[in-house]
Amino acid sequence: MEERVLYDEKAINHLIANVSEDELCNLAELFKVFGDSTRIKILYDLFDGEKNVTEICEDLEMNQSAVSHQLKILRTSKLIGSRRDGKQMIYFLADDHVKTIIAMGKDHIEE
Amino acid sequence: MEERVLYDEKAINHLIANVSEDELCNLAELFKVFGDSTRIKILYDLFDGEKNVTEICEDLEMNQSAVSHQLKILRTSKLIGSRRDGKQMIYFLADDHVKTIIAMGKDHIEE
DNA sequence: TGTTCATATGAATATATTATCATATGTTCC
DNA sequence: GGAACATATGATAATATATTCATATGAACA
Repeated sequence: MEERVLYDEKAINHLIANVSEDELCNLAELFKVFGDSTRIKILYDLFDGEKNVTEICEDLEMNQSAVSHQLKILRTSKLIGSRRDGKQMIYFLADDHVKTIIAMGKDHIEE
Repeated sequence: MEERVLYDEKAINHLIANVSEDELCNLAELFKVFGDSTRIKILYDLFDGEKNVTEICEDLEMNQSAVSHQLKILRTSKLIGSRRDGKQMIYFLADDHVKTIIAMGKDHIEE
């Protein structure tokens, strides 16, 4: 009773055709962002919906400075977006790729 | 005329439901492996099909030791497999997740 | 068995990265 | 304007990581 992610093989192959060396380096930079437990926990935390910095700190049980530093990296990579709400900054997932990429990773690990 | 990867949202959501802290750390470890330009280039090189170490070194224009060190990390993460053929070791992609994960990354970057 | 080719590995160095601490910035409200 | 709260940021120190060099292992074959 296995659940499998379905994907369009043709679209996948089209996407990964002729990737330049530069693009591969950019890809590595992107995956590097996913490759830190604090950042992945932040992303996963935001799967619930948008949150402010204090909430994220509480969820992760980490200090505010460490979280803010990582939020900046996530923002720079456009994996999350932010908006101000009074004194607070609200963070949210930028798009569905984040979920998909993490799901693919989980799928790989589960084997 | 945009080409989009299709994926099954329900399957994705099922996969990412209730991921434990430990599993998130394992995911970070996995993505860390993708997060290095040498390793990503090796993986992409293997999209062509299986290759021996010397071929990979030539393709990447990198010295053998550096490549072997990274091959070991890729092997340990089960992203590639290997078999011996006489004096040579042949490396190949372990499964389709690698292509899918890289395609998702590319899809994200392209926006 | 000794030589050559192919690959792996250990140690060392150089570089990158993360968390922490201290402090700065920005917002609200009195 | 000043205090209090929320967040960001710079510098530092500790740790992790990648490449290189030297060398070891392993297979083939004379």
